[in-house]
Amino acid sequence: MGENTERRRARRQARGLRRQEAILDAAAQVFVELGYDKATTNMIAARAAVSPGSLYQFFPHKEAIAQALVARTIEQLLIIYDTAFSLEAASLPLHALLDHIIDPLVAFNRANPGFLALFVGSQISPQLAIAFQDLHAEVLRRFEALIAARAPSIEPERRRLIATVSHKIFLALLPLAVGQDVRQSNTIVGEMKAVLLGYLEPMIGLHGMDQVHNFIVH
Amino acid sequence: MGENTERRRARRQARGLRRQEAILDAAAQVFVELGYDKATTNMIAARAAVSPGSLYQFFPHKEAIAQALVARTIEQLLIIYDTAFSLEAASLPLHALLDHIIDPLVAFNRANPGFLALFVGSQISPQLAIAFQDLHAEVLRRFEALIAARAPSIEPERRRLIATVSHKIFLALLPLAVGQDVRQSNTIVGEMKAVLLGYLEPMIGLHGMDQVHNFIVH
Amino acid sequence: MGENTERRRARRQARGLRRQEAILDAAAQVFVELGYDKATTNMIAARAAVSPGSLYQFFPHKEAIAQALVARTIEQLLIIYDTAFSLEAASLPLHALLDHIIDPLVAFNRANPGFLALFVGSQISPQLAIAFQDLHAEVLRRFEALIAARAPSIEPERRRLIATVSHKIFLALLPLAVGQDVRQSNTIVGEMKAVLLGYLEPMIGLHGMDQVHNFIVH
Amino acid sequence: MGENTERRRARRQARGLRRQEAILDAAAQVFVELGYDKATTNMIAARAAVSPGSLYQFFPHKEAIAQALVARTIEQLLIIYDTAFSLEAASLPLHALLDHIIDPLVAFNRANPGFLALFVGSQISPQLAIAFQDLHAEVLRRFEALIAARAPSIEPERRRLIATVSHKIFLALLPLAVGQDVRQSNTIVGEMKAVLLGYLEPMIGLHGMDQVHNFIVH
DNA sequence: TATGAATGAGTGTTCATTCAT
DNA sequence: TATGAATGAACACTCATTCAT
Repeated sequence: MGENTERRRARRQARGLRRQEAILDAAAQVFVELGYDKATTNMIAARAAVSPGSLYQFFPHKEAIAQALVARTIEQLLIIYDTAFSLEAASLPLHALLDHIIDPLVAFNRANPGFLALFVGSQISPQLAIAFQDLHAEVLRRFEALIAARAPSIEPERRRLIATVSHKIFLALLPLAVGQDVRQSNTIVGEMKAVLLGYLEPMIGLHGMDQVHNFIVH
Repeated sequence: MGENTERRRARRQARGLRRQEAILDAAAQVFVELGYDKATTNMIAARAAVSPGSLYQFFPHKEAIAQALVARTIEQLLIIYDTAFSLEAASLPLHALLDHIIDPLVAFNRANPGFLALFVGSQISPQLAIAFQDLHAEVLRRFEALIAARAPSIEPERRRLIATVSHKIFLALLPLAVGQDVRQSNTIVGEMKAVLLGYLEPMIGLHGMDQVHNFIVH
Repeated sequence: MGENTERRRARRQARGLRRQEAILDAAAQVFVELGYDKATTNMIAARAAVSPGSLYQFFPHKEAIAQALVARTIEQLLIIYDTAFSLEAASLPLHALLDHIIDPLVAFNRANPGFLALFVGSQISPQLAIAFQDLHAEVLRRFEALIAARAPSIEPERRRLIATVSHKIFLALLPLAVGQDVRQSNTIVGEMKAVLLGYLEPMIGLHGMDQVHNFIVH
Repeated sequence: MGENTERRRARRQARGLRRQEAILDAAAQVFVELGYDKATTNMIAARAAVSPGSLYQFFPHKEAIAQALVARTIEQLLIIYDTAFSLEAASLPLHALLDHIIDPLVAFNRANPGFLALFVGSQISPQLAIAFQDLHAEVLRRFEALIAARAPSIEPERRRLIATVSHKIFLALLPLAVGQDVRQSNTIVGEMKAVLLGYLEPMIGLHGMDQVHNFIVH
């Protein structure tokens, strides 16, 4: 019987998670369509085929939905980062390295347009701004490690600068690279790589002489 | 008597304009602090030391305030554009040209932080989105003409691409270049120029052999 | 389970209707006391012991409340009309016919003072004015048919005139006939009948010779 | 010099009166067009070619405008009443008497549509309701005296009833009698007289035998 | 005295959040 | 635990009224 109870609870939890996911999916849609402010919680609930009351069983406020949405997406992003900035990749020629990093990230954002929408309208709240900063920091940490591995002579502060600028450039062109017109989007991705290649080549281009050093992100 | 009346009206109009400007300044502040949606019209009025009723004597609705704010700023920006992309500038060495374009724009945005805030959160309304698109188009038009003058062999479509990408990069780094820490901001500006130099040099670098062609924006 | 849900929904709907009625009752009171314009939606909500939000769950705007109030009353009125102007009544002696028509209408208006108030101050909106015109037209249609049945020789245009004038007289004396002082009210009703008898007797009095003709309102 | 000052004051007062009249005329127009509540004081001021501030020099509130408008019109009406209910008229045959009373009143209301509009929307305020009651009382007093003169045997209470009912009937048909379509309006006036003739003939018809008694309204 | 810009209390309405069922 | 009707604080906006000029 105790086993039965447990199984029941497990099933309940599973259903709870499914509902939570449904709400986040709905929220992503509505945020993309209307923006955070014009999206109403009742609208999100309706889109998720859930009552407003239920929505508030999972999320204490509207903003918590956005936060959870960001958190969920960040989690997935971090996995992609780990592959993109892996040790094996660090020693690739720069153009191949850029492919290795950029392509999966673009693909991910094509699949998750909601994230970008939230990212853009990040006026939403300090909380959310912090989440984005954290994500940014996570990218920077990995990127800096990559730079350190390929060009150990660059000072930490400059490393941070290069990483920041590269990331901002990536983010700036990302919306265009995620647009409807696939051909144009691909062109933009090409351009993005060209820009970064031009910017990074002199600094971490590995002109035949350097070795890639220990590349570990703690 | 008529003269007296006229003078009085002139003074009144002057005061009206001053109030309008005060409201726009207040709105800029509040929009920056809270974002468009969370800013309330009464809050803007209070910040401008004006009653809500007065605010509505100048602007028919909340959105009109944002629109006027954008319009005011765009007007000033266009003047800067005209100098930045002038005929004289077109034949400058690329690094000097970039200084010539970027420095005044950065200075302007340092002086008008509200504009950038509105620009970023432009989920506001179709109306405003169009205004920003128009501004963007205006930049592109000038930039494309510049490219055409320096490298006539580049095809129009590619010209547009280069201009778009350059502009996006500029916009992406602008917020960092406008930040509080002046030293860091200047570093960013330097980096911005480096990126664009690296990107544009191969295409419109004027490697000693080209002549700058007629550079007229219609 | 589905049955349970259904029953619950039924109960909910019932409560919803009760609330809607309560709001209309409250609105009737407030409209009578202050007139449409000075009545505030929050006031109506408070009087109905309901939150402003709830009020707007049932009615999309203030005017819709007045419209619903009118519609509700018109519906009831039309039922009374149907009895008052029935085929059986058409052949009654004129004085009995007037009793048959006037008495229930007066009784109804005594029970629904709000309607008269709305009717009087119908500056409210084109929408509502149309509703009242429609009601008026409905009365006229029935009245004209009655006249046609009792005096077929009267021309349609004149029929309409007689019906209109009779109705206006009825409406003019109705407020007095609905007043607090019952004795005086009854006196007024008597006078109302006397006036209409004096006006109509020569035209549709059935002076012994006429037959009542087919009296069908399409 | 004192004479000069006086003359100046006189001229000023004259101009003040002219402005006041202009405001009332404008108010009458606006009230007719929009009804009391939707009419704004600024609108009335503008229509009268006067500043809002000036308007408030003459009238302490919006309602005072309506009151003054009513008062002005009542004053004019009373003059008409005095002729209509004069001693000479009292002995006229009833149909001629009705012509004598009704025709100038209809003419007046055709010339002053604003008055009727206010009369209809007399939800406005207790103050205004009292003014209308007073006017009504004034009519009644005269009408009762007329009845007393023509039929002294009728008891005072019944006199009042007859007068009241007659007046209400008159008021009920008046809006139709003042309508745009002149032909139809005249038809209504004819019908109005017919109704009142039918109602009053049996009571104050002067069937050849009665003398008109002293008919003095104090 | 005349002006009309300025005022600010008050309105209709929305929507994040709660809670009886 | 799920529901969705109910809540009420808060917003954009209006307009009768005031007052500096």
